[in-house]
Amino acid sequence: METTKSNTTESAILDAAKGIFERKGMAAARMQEIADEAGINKSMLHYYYRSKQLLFEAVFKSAFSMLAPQLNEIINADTSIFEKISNFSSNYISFVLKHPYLPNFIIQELNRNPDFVKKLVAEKNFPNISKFKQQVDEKVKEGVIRPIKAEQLFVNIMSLNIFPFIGAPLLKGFVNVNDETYKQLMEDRKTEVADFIINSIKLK
Amino acid sequence: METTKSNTTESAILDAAKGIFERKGMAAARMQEIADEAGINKSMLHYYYRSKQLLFEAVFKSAFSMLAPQLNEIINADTSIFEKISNFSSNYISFVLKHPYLPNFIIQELNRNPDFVKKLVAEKNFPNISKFKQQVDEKVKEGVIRPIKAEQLFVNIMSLNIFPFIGAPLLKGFVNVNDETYKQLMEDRKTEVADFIINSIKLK
DNA sequence: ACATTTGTCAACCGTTTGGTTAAACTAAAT
DNA sequence: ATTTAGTTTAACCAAACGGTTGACAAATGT
Repeated sequence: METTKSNTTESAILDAAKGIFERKGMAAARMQEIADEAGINKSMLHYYYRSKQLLFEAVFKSAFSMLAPQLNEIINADTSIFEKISNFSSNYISFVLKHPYLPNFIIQELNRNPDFVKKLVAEKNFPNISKFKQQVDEKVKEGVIRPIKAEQLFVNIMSLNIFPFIGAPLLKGFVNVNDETYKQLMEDRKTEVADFIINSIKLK
Repeated sequence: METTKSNTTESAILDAAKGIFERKGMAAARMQEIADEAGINKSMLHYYYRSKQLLFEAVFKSAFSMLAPQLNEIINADTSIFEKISNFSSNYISFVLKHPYLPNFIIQELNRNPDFVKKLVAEKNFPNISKFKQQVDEKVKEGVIRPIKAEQLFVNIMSLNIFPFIGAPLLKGFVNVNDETYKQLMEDRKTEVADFIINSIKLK
């Protein structure tokens, strides 16, 4: 079956490209290096993915689609705000501990090429916080949580979960701990982050 | 005076390099482009800063030294924890609104080259949170603030202040607002962030 | 069995890149 | 007036880069 053969090579390329692109970024990545890591000839990259740009886009889409479901969790689940925050923080941190280069890769390339976001937003699966906003506004009105704009709360949730990984090299320096200790700090954040947020917004 | 001449050219190069490096990153930056933006010949770059690597390091150091003072503010000031958090958030956000590419540049290059941090930590002006930690531990013991590890609190402060800028392209998409509205959200955060943190940790 | 498509590779190509060189220009110092 | 040191330029270079070509092998279809 041709699909078997081509599938293995094609996915070997994608895996290798993922590794290189995520670690080095689009500009610093080398086609030869990707080919070496995939254990194939450089021509194969162009055979399966015409150009560096297209290979990159395939990697980016694949990476982004791994994160989108996590976000829909917090936005569209039929649970209380507090549960959403707890579940998302725990799930997201567990996920990123397994894919440490992913968040930085996405953020980085989005900053490098802002028009890219427009393409993503246009796609159907792109998360939208309107439902979350509605829920927050409602709970504020009910006096369950402190007055806060849903947008600001959302930005806070994202910041507290994502930045500790993106800023890890810097934070490790400031806090002055080794890699192992820092990883333990991240483990602790699976519950720490939600507690911190809920303490801030919850009215007794 | 020859120093005048060289000074203007040298600083013109540094300014141009700053702009290009911060927007594109080390790998994607081109020496020719920097020369064009500085309005001089490409050879001048090598005349004043031997290599791309050295020019980059000069830019990075310059950028980093713009942020270090801000951090020492929160770490070593002789003020209450609450004041530190308020002052830092307000100052930092004001600063970054004027230099939007800076945080992303630093975080990005630090991720690309983790050994770089070690060099920075070794320098005398590199911030260290030991004093902040002492203060937090004390206030926890006194029952002024909720029990929290100083490291976690520090990571939270950094995250809430820095990430909204680094993750701006992504967050703009999620929150679904235009650039102007997003900037207003950032303005609001000058007080919003500190309120959010203090609400979380302060015991009435 | 034969023809056609698909997959793979080594060698090659044109361009771009960081970096060099040597000469020209400037202006202060002798 | 000549030297000297610093500054600037155009032309050049080797290496690295993304991408192409053509030959060949392995499947696949008829």
